[in-house]
Amino acid sequence: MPTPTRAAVTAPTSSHEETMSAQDDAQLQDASEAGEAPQVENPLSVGLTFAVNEVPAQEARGQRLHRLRHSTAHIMAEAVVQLFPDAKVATGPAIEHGFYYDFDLPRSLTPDDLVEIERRMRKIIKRGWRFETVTVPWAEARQRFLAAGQDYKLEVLDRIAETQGEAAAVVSLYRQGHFVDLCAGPHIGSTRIAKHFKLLRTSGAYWRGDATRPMLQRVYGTAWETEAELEGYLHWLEEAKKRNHKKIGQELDFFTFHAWAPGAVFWSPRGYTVYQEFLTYWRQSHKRRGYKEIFNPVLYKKDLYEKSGHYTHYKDDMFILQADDTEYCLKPMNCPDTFLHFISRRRSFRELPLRLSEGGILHRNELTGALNGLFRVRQFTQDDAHIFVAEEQVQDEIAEILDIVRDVYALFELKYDFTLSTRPEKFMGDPAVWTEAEAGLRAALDRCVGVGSYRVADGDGAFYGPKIDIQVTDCLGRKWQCATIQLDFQQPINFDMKYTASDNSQKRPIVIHRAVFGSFERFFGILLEHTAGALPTWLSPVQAVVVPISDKVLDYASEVLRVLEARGIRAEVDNRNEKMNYKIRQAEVMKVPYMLVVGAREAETGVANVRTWQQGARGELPLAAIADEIAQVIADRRFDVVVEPLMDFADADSDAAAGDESDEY
RNA sequence: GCUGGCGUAGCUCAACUGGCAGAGCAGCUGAUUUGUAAUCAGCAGGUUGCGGGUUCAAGUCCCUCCGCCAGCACCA
Repeated sequence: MPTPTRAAVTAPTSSHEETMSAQDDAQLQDASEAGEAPQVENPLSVGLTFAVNEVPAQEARGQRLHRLRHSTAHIMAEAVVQLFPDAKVATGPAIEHGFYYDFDLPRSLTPDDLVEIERRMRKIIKRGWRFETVTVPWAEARQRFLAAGQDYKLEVLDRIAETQGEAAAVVSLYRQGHFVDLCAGPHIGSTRIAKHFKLLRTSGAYWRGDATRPMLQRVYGTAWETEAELEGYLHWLEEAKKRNHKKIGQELDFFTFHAWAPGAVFWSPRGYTVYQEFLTYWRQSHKRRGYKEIFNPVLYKKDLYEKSGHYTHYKDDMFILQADDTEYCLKPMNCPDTFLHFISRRRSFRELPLRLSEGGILHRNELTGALNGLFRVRQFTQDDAHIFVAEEQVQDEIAEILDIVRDVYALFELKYDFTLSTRPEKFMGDPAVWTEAEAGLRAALDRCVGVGSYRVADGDGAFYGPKIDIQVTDCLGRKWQCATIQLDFQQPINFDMKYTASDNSQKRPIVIHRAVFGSFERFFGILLEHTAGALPTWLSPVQAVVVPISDKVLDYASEVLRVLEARGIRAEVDNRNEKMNYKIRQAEVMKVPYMLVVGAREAETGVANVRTWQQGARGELPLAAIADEIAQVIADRRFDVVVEPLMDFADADSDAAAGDESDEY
């Protein structure tokens, strides 16, 4: 342990502590009471004169949180180095809701280690070490980290030299306590500010995010300006855990998995009912908009995928099997076979835009570690469609698709935003064609969404074309990739697609690939987490349950059931030999939207006592009125559940976290 | 695929450092005939993920494989 030149200092008064923020921090740095650097120096900083780290008095919350979290990462690194003097430190940025730091350690960390690291962090924080900084020539920094055996920092230094050129002549070091790090900042003034934190988990993480590089140990933590915020965030984590769709899926008997079909869903009757409701809605809404549905094979000779490029660009993700000395592929996407349909006969300009949808069963050989409930499966169905258009129809057609996106997401009251993904490293075709396609999507986005109101993700496009991705945000503030719109100039060439134009010339169509739900599986998973399993009535597997108070009224209960079923309502009678309270509890637990309690009184007057999942007991209503109401809610596909936003901690840090992490080390 | 953890009844979980696998819920049978979130009693339920090893003795320790979970990487 380092010996400080001066005893560490009295903490600020306790009443002040809870609300201490970066503003206080800025004032604190001037106070002589802040802990100074220890006498026994880290070899990295021998002979250097550090200056007090300047913290602006006023700063946006996002910036302050970023500063705090990045500093907490440094404090954690100090604690880890205390425990493992031979540790090599990698990088430790602030991220959304927290921070992490990557280490190369002699052994794996255990949960007990986390407790010990946290304990040491609290000691460091209590000491109130100042964060200090110094600028040194690049070459000197390299010497120092070389001598210290900090290989990863050497790589970071090399990267700085590569990417920043002249600007890399000098680099900055930061120090707190005994820990010295190559770092661009920013940091807080004193470790004392960083008290509202918690370490969350450890995991492996590839150095530089590169699967070919060594795997380091990453420790994740969260840090906030107040204890209340920290608790709010931890509560949010608990809520997210409770809403896990795998848990809800089991509790509500929607689906199961089996080890013998990893990554494939076994739909239970209740879950499959919901699944089919999605499909029915999808079919109805698309038929209205001029889509035609096709249904193609699932197994193809590899020739198809050689033509489409999947065999070259997507082979690792495909299930390939051998039969009759021939390679067959389970289809991973609907596009190639839809193209076979398109070229199955001559096409006229009069057919365009030709909107062909297919809810085919897709198989993708996802890596075992990627599988995750309904979110990531190996067999799934996309609400897919491919639209063949003439060049001049592209803009209008994309506008039309964006309109569908709006419709569908409005149905579930989901918020969403857009990302334009451009040409990836592994791409097919002529870069000039790509540029044209990207410009087309950009123009459509500018027109329909607004200039500058969408994100651009360079290099995230599909191998055959750029795309617009739509992310939905659930009530826990998490974002999910669902809808996608891809513009494809390449496959029409691969498949030599043509149509006869009005002047009798042969023209090449452009293909738009699009999905709105994305995959039904994933969308269902998202909806389950968003609603915690309380689905809107139109999707509920059982929309109403009749609760007879005793078996003396079973006949009347059957009569009520008939009335409901006559209106197409999915209803059941709970005729088990149980008390009413038990049946109501069961219905509540299973999140049945409507419960109709019937006893002797109701039987006499031809009514039912209505209770809904959302509103509780509502009192007696005539059967016809109840049936009318339920039937109407279903027909409207009304989103008759209340989903409160659950992010009850002030989360102003997302933007800061989305910043360039590569600048932090 | 990589790192770490986990795998006991349909579900949720027990079983101290190796020493007779147990409970609640669900299920079945019976009693009870109920007024807005769990009626009572009884019964039944297991080659402890698969395979191997160590040991007098393995749910427990070791190894292979499978699956799941949290991340990483990949992605709808």
